[in-house]
Amino acid sequence: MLGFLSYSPMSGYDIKKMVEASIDNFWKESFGQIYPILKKLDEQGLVEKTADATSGGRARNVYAITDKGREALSRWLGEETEPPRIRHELLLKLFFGRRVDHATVRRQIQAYREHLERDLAHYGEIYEQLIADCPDEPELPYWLMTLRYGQRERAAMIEWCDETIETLESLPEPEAKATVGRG
Amino acid sequence: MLGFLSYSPMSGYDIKKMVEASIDNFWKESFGQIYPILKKLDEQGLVEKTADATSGGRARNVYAITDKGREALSRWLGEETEPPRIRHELLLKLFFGRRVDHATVRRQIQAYREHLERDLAHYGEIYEQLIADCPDEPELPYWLMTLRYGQRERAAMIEWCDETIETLESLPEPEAKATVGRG
DNA sequence: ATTTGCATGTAAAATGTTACATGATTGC
DNA sequence: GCAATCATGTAACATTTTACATGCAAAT
Repeated sequence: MLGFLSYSPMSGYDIKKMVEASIDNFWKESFGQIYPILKKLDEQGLVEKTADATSGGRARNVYAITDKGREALSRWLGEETEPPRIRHELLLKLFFGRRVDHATVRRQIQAYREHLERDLAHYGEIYEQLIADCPDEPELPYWLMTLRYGQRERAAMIEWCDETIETLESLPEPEAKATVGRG
Repeated sequence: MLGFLSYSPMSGYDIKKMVEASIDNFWKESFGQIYPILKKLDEQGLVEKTADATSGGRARNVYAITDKGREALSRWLGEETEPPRIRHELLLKLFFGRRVDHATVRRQIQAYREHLERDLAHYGEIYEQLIADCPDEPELPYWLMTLRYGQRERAAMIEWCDETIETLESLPEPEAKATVGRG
């Protein structure tokens, strides 16, 4: 939140849009989190709330980062970062894949692969557009580095999908006993 | 849970150990979840609880999967899988990386890279050991496929780290204004 | 003696998502 | 008039983690 406010003052609604437009790739925030956090940051003096009635629609509250907030932000940027803990349902299903036939497992991998492919196409578009739209933006290289992460990750995972489908095909079909009676 | 019980009947404690020994790579479960879930599965008739006092230590409850449970398991294995939603704190920090100096950002990437390297070494050991220890296990190929995922992912991310550090070094150092006074 | 490993469970806290309530303005 | 967009906030719910309470037995 402080990060986005360090670009320019904005409302909770604006932040939500920014999140969706920029870091959706690896981070999501819902209104259910944004508004309470904004309130807390205000209480801690890290941001300053200003009522803004000018624009269309309903009254909006615009938040600006304070010096104290800027300090907190750069402090956080230097703090140790824990690697993300993921829970990968597809891998869980693959792990127990011998309980069902190859077609079922294959379908799962294929669906995942298609999703990755869509991501990759999407990131490619964003990449080109960013470079075209704001070539002089000093933040741009940082944005692109996070995008490259998504691209490399998806590309590697597509390769894995292909390898996995191949491996699967070289394997004998498990005897049908999992769904029928005693294992 | 049903997946592990489909290998053989075991206790909640056993399941925890199995999770840590096999799918720790991409899935974690705490006792705080395991025991309540086991209770619920029992109520739904998907597992059968048996008191087992034989072994050393405290009394243990052993759970066995039922036919109904086996059905539920293979049904789940065929269900549509949603891609994992990650929240990658490192990327968030990198995205706002221009707020601090290169050394700080670089330190973050480097730390992540070291973590990835450790993972990769670890997975390599497990890979060799699995092949050595249970070469005739029919489940083995499935286990290895999930391991390969972790290996490919980490390898790709290490490449990204190197690329990112290089990119970072080609960038001009941001002027020190983030920490001092007005942005 | 004391640590370690086996073993089960609950409670509290933190985190996150979804749904709901409200309401003004703009464009069709 | 009606839908979409802008806009804020709360409440309910689901999920997950961490801490706590308990306690036996074997090894050090």
